[in-house]
Amino acid sequence: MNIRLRHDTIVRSLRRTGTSTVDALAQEVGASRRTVLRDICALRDAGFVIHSETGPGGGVQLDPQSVQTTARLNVTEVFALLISVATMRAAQNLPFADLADAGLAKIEKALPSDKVRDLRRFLDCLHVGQLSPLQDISNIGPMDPALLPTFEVAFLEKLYLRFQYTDAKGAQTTREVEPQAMLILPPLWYLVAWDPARKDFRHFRMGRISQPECIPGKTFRHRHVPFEDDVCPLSEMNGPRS
Amino acid sequence: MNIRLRHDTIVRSLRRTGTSTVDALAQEVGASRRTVLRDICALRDAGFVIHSETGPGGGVQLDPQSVQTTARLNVTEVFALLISVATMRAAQNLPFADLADAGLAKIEKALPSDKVRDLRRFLDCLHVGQLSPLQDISNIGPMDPALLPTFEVAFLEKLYLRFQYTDAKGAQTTREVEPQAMLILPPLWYLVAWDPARKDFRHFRMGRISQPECIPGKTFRHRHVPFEDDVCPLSEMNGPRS
DNA sequence: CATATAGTGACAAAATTTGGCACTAATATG
DNA sequence: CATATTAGTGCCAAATTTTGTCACTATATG
Repeated sequence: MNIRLRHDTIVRSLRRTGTSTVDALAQEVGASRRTVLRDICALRDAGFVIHSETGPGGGVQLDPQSVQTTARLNVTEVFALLISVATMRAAQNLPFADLADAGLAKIEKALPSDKVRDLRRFLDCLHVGQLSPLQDISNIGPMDPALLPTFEVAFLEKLYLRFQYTDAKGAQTTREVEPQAMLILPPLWYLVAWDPARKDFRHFRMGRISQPECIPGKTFRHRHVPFEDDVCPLSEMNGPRS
Repeated sequence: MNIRLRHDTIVRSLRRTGTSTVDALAQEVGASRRTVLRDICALRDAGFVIHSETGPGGGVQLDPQSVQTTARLNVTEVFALLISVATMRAAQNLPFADLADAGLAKIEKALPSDKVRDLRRFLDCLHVGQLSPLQDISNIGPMDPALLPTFEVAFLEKLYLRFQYTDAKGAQTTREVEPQAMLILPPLWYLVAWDPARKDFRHFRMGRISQPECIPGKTFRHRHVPFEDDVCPLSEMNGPRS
């Protein structure tokens, strides 16, 4: 059963009053005692911790820390949160990384089940290299956030990605690739993708990608990306080679 | 109406097929055409963008970017995400701060309505000072994340907070205060609170707080915290004074 | 023991959702 | 233009789910 409006009212009332009897709750909510008991049951099933005590002076009590909230996020927003937290975690600069992780795990759980594995793998593939001091990251110019949704759809839906790429020599080509990972080596971002035309993994510098678009209907199966020297030495990634 | 299991099936099917007719969807989902149309209506109401075209070769098509996911987060997790993003935003080190903000705005919207204002105000009060390079933040030792849930409940529920405080001279006192804000001046964290016993705002260094606990039932009304010199000059915050 | 409280099971009443049907509107095709 | 195909709407009865009522058990307090 879903958590509905009345459940929310019950939770709010319990948060306010601390302890309350079921009868009082029923009266406040405008439902029967039986229904409130059923709702409490549903809330417990949903993970809310509700203590209860029988006898005079007893009642039900909500553990405030167990209160959950439902948020409706679109994939882009989930993605942004993921990147925020992943970057933070990689940089190990907050003691809250674990907590944030727990929150993200729940977001993942709420995603269509067949997407979770991909998302998790994507996160695993989101390598954050040695961070420069924050000041350097702030002018991250080369990565245009407006392009993000396209990449994100491609990753989550496993769709081929087509884009214009200008290589280090200025030559422009059209690519159709299987996006595999994003590599963040601040302040530069890279797309790691399998290029079927060249039968090889390639690293594309984000700032050199333009007009990215998903190819509708053309999906691929994820591969594991080996970050090994024979693909492209990471040490060269910040250099002129892309 | 809530987004239920069947809606999810429809969304997944649409994401996979790209375009589909209502009849095909109905067959796949195992419901009548009428019901599927009703579901599509509900999804649109919920913000999903579903294009449709009449006539032969027509059908319905889901805009993948509009796909939303419901996440159930407890307050601690929301809090952790908030802090992550707030810190990131303050440091302006990611181009995604706005996106993440949008996601958090939705999370806030899903919170019990009477808590949103407080939460927003809390975020406003979450001052992040001049950030040191990340390396310095990583040894943030003085702030014990295990204490976070207590603070967070106190903030969200507007409960008095009782704790042991060891001041700079080593003297230990028990405090009962109204938590007003958290101030982050990496690598140090401060609790800004109104101390009714002293009728004044005080700044408590997080690392000097021990055994914090909410005082159940004892709530306060939020005040605006003036970060002005007459309370405690920010310039002195990193010094011995607390 | 009497009272107050949480919690359960069963069943009918009430409310909501679903399916079927007839219909309109739009668009492509011959 | 006629026809077929598709989205979408309004209505109503059938199907399903939720709710309320009642009788009940269990536990704690005085």
